[in-house]
Amino acid sequence: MFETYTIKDIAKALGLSTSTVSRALNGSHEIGAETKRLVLEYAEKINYRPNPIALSLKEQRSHSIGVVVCEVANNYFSQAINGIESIAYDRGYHVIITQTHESFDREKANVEHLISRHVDGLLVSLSAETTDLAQYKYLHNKGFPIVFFDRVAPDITTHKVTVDNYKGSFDATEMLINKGFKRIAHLTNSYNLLISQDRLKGYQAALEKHGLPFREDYMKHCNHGGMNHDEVEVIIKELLDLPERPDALFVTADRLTINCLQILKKLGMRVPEDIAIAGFTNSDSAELFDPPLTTVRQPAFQIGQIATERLINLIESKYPVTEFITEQLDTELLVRSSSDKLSAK
Amino acid sequence: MFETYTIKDIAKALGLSTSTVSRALNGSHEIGAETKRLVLEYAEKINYRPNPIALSLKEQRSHSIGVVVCEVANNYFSQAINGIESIAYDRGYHVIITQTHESFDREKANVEHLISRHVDGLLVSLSAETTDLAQYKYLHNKGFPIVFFDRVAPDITTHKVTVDNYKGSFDATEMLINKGFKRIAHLTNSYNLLISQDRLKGYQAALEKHGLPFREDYMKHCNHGGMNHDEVEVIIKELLDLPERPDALFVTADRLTINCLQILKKLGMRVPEDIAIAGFTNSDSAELFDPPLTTVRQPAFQIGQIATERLINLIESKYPVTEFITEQLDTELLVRSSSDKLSAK
DNA sequence: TTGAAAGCGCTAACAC
DNA sequence: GTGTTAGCGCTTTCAA
Repeated sequence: MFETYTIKDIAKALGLSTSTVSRALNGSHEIGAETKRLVLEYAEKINYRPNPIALSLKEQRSHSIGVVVCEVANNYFSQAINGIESIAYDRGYHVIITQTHESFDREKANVEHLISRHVDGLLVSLSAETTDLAQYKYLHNKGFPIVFFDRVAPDITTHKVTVDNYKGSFDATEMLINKGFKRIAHLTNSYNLLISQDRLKGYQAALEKHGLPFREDYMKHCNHGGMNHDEVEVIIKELLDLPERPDALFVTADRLTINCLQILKKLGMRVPEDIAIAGFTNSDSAELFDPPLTTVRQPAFQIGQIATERLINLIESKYPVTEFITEQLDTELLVRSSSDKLSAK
Repeated sequence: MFETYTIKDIAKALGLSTSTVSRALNGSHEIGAETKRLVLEYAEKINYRPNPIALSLKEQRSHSIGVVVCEVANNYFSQAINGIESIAYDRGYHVIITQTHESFDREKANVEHLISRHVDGLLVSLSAETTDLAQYKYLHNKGFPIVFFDRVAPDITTHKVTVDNYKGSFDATEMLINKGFKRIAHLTNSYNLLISQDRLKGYQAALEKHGLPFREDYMKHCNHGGMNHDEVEVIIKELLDLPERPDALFVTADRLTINCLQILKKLGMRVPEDIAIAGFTNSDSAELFDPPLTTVRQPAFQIGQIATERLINLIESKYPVTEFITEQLDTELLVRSSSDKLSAK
């Protein structure tokens, strides 16, 4: 299994030329049936495996795809990577994962690194800091295959896979309103991210539909996506210190949601008595929380799969692709008691 | 950034030979200072990046390491992968992640795949099903670099990085005993895994030290590591149906711990009133659970880092390595109220 | 139907 | 100090 036989070895053993062996192995038709059988048999016997590096050099392709995410240790992204890996594996691609830790500089370096490693395409979810899309535009204009997922780039026309963030956010907000909450604060990721903007819009639309005012002071961004715990704590305190304290909190980022709960707990706030909570998260244990957490859940695995399918199709396309799809999957709203309206105060 | 210049391009542009360019680029001393400057300047200008594939072919190394884990979407492993990635990135290696989903067949296929892809080394955490270590032995005997982490292979002498599972388990069990629990059941992963055996031993030793009997019927294995939810449910029910129902449950696997809680909740069991719980998990939200969960936490990130350091050292070693280290880091016992002894029944 | 040879990008042994 | 060349493993013309 580990010996590294080459076609040269086969050729020598069988008294053939390397090109004949190559042809036999690749099922070419310009070869004698008997020779072919001989070669295939022998190759099978010694368990010959073509050297993928040599192939890559020849084909000018690496059979690997680069992935750019903020963090692997994140419910959403680890599930998405699972999906990415499942498709990539089936289609014969390596997956090279890089993490930005929400830093634009790190993201830029990662992309450069992946490109210099000659990945065949890129699967990108932008960092919270990223506003400069120059490198992606540059690559995309050169025809380099890129697919964005989750945190997609606003003005680059390529395949994109997300959920319907507007709707997911609208539905959750409306649910809170229907429960009787009137002062719903909104805590979201960096405004740079399109998903944050969409989630904000969904939130606003729900308020408007139900005749509730949109209040600037109820609207908070965390520019580091919850990587910076202190930043979140300051924000939460600001919200709690408002003269008209919010009666519910709608959080639209995975890590942020968990952070919020930790901070509220630390501050001794009761959920949902003092403040109700609903949040985006893909945590598998949200139902185990105290109280069970109302969540908007994304089909992360499936998103990873679809994005990877699209990317590989792009890579393997014989012709330049000009038609790009933006796909929006549905979120799932799981209503639990963290968003109950309790009269007690 | 994306143009793919070669040393040939540089050579042509500067009227030099490719070898001269190569020498200049590689800081060889047998080269004129002026020529070197010229080459470096030009290379910088066009943003030359050596083709790693060509290098790999030449060096017979791929600068990539293969990772075998059961699942990415797992608190422990996603954190470990974070650590792996951080070191690999710094030292110029790709990380290729594969998942076994706790299946031996899948594990075998993954290893074969990685080997055929010519990874330079392997970072392995065995699947719950694995008992046959033939392929690893084979590779290891050939001098192929392998480092095991977490679920290490019993009789292969190479670097291994784990926690002190015996101690982690002993301490947690002793804590339960000190709290006043007398009938402590033990739920662990497949017996195939050395970590399961070590954790079992720690549990047994703590019982013995405190004069409590070890009862076979309090000892349960989940052979699929919690991948199979129904398997866990059956086992939990068996425990709860025992004439002398356990008063505490000590679970020693990440996914299993979460599963248990879900099942107990579903069955309407109160924790810790009906049954107390302590478990191995690296979940970041254990303190948010209802009740807050007592956990044994592993330094997963650090384990990933150390294992990767070791592996790369092995790969880059000039001489065959014969001295191997088995490193055991400390676990952290976080006592929370899921393991409180409440007199109420 | 098969073989010889070039070439993918790079390094290094060997000339000069 | 610099150029020439072979070779890493493979595919693919071009000849035979």
